[in-house]
Amino acid sequence: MKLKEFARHLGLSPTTVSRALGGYPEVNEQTRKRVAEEAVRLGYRPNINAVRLVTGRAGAIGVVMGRTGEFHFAEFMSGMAERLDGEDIDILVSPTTDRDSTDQIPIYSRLATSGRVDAVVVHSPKPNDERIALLHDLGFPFLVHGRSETEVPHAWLDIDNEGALRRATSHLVDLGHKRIVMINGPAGRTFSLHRDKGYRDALQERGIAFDPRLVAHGHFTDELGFRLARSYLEQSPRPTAFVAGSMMTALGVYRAVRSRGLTIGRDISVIAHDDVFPYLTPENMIPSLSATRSSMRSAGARSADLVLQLLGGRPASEIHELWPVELILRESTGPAPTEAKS
Amino acid sequence: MKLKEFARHLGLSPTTVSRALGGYPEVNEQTRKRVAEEAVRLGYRPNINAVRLVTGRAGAIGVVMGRTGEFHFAEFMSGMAERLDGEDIDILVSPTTDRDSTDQIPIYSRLATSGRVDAVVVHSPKPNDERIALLHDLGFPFLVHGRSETEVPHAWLDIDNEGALRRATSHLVDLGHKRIVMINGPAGRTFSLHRDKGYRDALQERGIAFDPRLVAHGHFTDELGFRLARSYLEQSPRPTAFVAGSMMTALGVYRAVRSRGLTIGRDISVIAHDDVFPYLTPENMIPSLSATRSSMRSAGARSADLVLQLLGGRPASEIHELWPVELILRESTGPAPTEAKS
DNA sequence: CAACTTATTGAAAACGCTTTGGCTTGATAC
DNA sequence: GTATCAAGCCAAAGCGTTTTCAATAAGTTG
Repeated sequence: MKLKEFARHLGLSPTTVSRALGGYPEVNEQTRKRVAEEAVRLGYRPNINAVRLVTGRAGAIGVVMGRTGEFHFAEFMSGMAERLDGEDIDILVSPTTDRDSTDQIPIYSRLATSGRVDAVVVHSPKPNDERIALLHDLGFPFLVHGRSETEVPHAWLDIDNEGALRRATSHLVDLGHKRIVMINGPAGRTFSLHRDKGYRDALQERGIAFDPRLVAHGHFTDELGFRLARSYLEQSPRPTAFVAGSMMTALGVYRAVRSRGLTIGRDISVIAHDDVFPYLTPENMIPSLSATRSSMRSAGARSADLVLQLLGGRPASEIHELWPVELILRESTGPAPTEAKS
Repeated sequence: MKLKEFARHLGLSPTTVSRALGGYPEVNEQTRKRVAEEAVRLGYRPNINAVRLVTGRAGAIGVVMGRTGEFHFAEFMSGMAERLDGEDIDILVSPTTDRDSTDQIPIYSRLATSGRVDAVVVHSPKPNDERIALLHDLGFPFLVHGRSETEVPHAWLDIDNEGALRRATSHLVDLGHKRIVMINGPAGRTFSLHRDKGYRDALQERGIAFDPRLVAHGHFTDELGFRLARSYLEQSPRPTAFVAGSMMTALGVYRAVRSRGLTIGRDISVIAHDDVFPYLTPENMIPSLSATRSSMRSAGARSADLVLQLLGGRPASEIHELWPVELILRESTGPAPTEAKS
């Protein structure tokens, strides 16, 4: 059923029908009501592609999905989807094989100029991120999940990674730990740098010398957690605590500790960052895992919200949101063991 | 830059330019080449929404994403994205809060009639799935990831869940196990039923009585794996082997076994199904996990491929693809322990 | 009662492309 | 030399909306 047909059915012009449905003020309230009711009854819905053409709006938000098929990603998107439910705005997923943000430039460029989306979300930015520069230059609306340190103005939503790591590390230091390993995210990302900073500041505040060898970077896989933890545990003197960048990393760390015959929460303390996955929860680990927590899903939902505001005309320079991170203590953290034979 | 302008630039009519770019045969090869080159040079690209309107094609494939933010999902989609790279076809994600396929009907219905997508992918079908019936009735192209037992013809791509479980179970039986717990997926899904069947058939073949109490159903979370395994391990006589539906479930089972002071691969054997995640690999577990394996990412890639074929006119009734599943033995499986005191 | 508003509706012009149905031109066939 | 055909190109008609600009009817003002 097309507009013309539907309008004839109602004894009205396409103009009036369109306006009635679009919520324009110059339509008689009774007429509007009748149109709305009949639309439901007859199942009329405007052809989305005609609307897109004439309005120039795509009705979609783009996200670029790395090949890594990140598990974080699904949660974030799920949150976006939740918020966008009923908004008549879609989520468009663009693939990329490239991990490095520089190599992703063509994809963002294509996406921004394709007319398929009205805005994009940029993930895991670097302090000086080319994608942000690009999108800004193109004048294309975008929201950064995370932050960048660039001069280029950009709307962002981030969690307080620095604060999270400061608190986690401080807590460990307070428990008497001195050799605290941090297994951070990929080097070069702003969030990794923030975590680095939080970690270092906490040590410094408590008068503990920073040892660069105790910090490692890499992707959030259980394998990396395992390998790194395993090798750290072979050192002498060995570390007494680990801060893990993600739940997956923590899984690896747990295994490594156990495989060395050590006990978590007694010999070795562990704190991880938990993005809150429905299928893998720190409470259920054994021993339960102390964690800094911030819901990836909520971030996704709020991001969608902010993008909507951005599209509604709110200036990007006004959209800066920093979320606090909870530290939830469970069984995996305990007082540092008294100096052992290693 | 619009077509008209671009055409004027070339000294050609819009018609010819459109045809040249569209690869139609009635264009001089030299002309086509010139058009293609200039298009790149001047950066001309047809307005996607105008194309959509006039062709009636959306250039996108829809997927419905459950609130569960399934980790499988990201892998599958990532695979799709990989295949769709360069095809000028997008992936559209639609949200849903509803887990049950019946409740998802309105979402699929809206998606199919929205004009936003040319086809949809249906996940985890039930033997008699309403979504399949709906899409068929609407005459809307769709591919089922999994299978249904309905009369309604449908294109599908599935893995041999039955065979996988038959082999896994048979192997355990051959090792002397008699009380084998299966932690299956959600009840009612075809793949769960197939797994059930494979499990039961294997037992029957080997002359072991099927005990319904040894089979549990539920979502693929590590918590469920843990809870169920934990409670099974309290029974007497206790089971000597577990077949876990997913890697997450297996994590839970591992923990449960360990928390009871038992050793995996000796006291308790475990086989899980591995969808091949880049961040969580069975080889790295301790002990390494025996698993039936089938790449979710490859399934996604192939699914995208099949959808393209479907859109290209290949009849749905012709598209049935059943993938074999490997069984990879590692350290988590061993001979059944001789009857213990429990 | 004439002159203005105001409320409500329509006609028609975009939006930027694809595609149908011609129209040339030069070559081939008879 | 005329008839036929193929190759290559173009004009113009949509595709289904939204939105500008105008028109009409009804109410208000002086």
